[in-house]
Amino acid sequence: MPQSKYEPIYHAIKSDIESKKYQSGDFLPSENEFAARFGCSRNTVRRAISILTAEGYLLPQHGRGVQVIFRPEKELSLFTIGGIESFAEAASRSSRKATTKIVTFKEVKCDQSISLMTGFDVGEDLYYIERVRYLGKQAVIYDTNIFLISETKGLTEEIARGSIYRYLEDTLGMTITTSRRRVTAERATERDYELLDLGHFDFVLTVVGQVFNSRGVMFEYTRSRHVPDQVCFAETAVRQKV
Amino acid sequence: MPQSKYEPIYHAIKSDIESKKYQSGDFLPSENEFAARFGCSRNTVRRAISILTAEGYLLPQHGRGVQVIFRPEKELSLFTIGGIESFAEAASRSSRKATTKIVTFKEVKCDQSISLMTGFDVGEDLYYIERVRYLGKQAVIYDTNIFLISETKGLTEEIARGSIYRYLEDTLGMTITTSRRRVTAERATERDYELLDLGHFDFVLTVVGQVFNSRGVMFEYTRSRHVPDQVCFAETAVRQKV
DNA sequence: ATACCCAACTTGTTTAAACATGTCAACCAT
DNA sequence: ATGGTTGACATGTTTAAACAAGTTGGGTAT
Repeated sequence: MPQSKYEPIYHAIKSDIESKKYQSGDFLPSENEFAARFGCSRNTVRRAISILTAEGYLLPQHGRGVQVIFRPEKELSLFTIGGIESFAEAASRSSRKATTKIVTFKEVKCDQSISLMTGFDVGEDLYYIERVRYLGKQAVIYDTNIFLISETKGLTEEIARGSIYRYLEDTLGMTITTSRRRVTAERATERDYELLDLGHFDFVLTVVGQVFNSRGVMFEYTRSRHVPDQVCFAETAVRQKV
Repeated sequence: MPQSKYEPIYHAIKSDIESKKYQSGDFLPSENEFAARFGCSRNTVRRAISILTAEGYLLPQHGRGVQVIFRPEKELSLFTIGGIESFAEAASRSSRKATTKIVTFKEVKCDQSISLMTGFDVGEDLYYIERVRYLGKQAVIYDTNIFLISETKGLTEEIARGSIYRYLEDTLGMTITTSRRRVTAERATERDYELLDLGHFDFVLTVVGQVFNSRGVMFEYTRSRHVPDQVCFAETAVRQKV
């Protein structure tokens, strides 16, 4: 349901790149030509281009034109850093079936130690959820999600088995906007060995994150522990001019 | 040397956030008020705000205002995913002294296997550089950099001991614009044990990346292997509307 | 041939205006 | 008290225009 004008333009250019109509190394038609072709102003074209630039598809060059630098990934990486997507969304790009098992689902009150780790205030009511994610038969992710109950009322074990984000967005009408994450590697714990199919690995790739909704409330703290060879994070960085 | 008008506005707002003049949770003055205050148009203010939004400092809320959501990091993370910065730049945020040791510096011709790994064309002339990075006395990063000689002429071992990027940018006048990276964890190899101070770790956090210059040429392939507890990647993601 | 200049492109920055749309508090009628 | 309306104000989108500045190729004068 695009109500904006730049959005279909963004998708049109993006799909022309992905379908190799515009190949890596090529220069796009000029902004003015796009504007005439799409029946919009140059600014609207520039907006679409700027998103694709931030995503690593395009490289505008002052005075020369806008070059395509997108190359399809050879290996599939399950997750993309720089995007916010759920396990189900990410897994849908893989061929294996994604399932989720609930390990823990309880309500807790935020104490000193939880507060220090998560950033929630002491005394807040929280959902504490542990889940294991499977790709096919292999347990690949051990997730701990802590939600602010006041912002996520009505969350149940049943919902957590599917997509919590779909519930928050579709049923509660919440909008997820910003997420802050930290990635590092850690030695596997007893709990990791118990829950994950680590194979010969004795370490995990961990991601901790805080998620904000559109009202600026930090409503979720997440910790994910990943089997290393099944997961990889990809991202595109654009060097700041400022 | 700011020739743009939005750039000092961006810095002004950013420093007011970092100095806690505007605290997390606060709403900024409205865009119109900023425009009057800075003597610019609303669009120029919006541009500064949009950069700070992408960096995770701000959360604009339709109809309400622009909220500050920046919180200073408790722990220092050496690197920021989503930015492009050199080891020296990143290390300057730490208190320990950063040094670099050259392990290998040679010229090679790109063969089939290098091409497959890096994306360079077979037959290209390349610099092949291995370096170990120290924080204080500890070897924390084992870097392999492969550069396209045609784009980075005159690179020497001496330069590699310092900052290669400073040479490329200041001396060759190259502009680094886009970088694509993949992060994962891997078992430590013999080479890792030999070069890094891994302590009790038997795994490393690896980052491979391709770097593009302002002419759209992929001129560098990088592989970094990090001691896990010394490095962490932080990033802020903003959920796409499209 | 070579060096230079210039005209015709390109993208980058900024302004001004108009309108759409979301939020919120004050006010009013019940 | 309560509920709904409304108006002031916030951000979001789009256009048009003007100018700045980088790139390129062709023409000209040497």
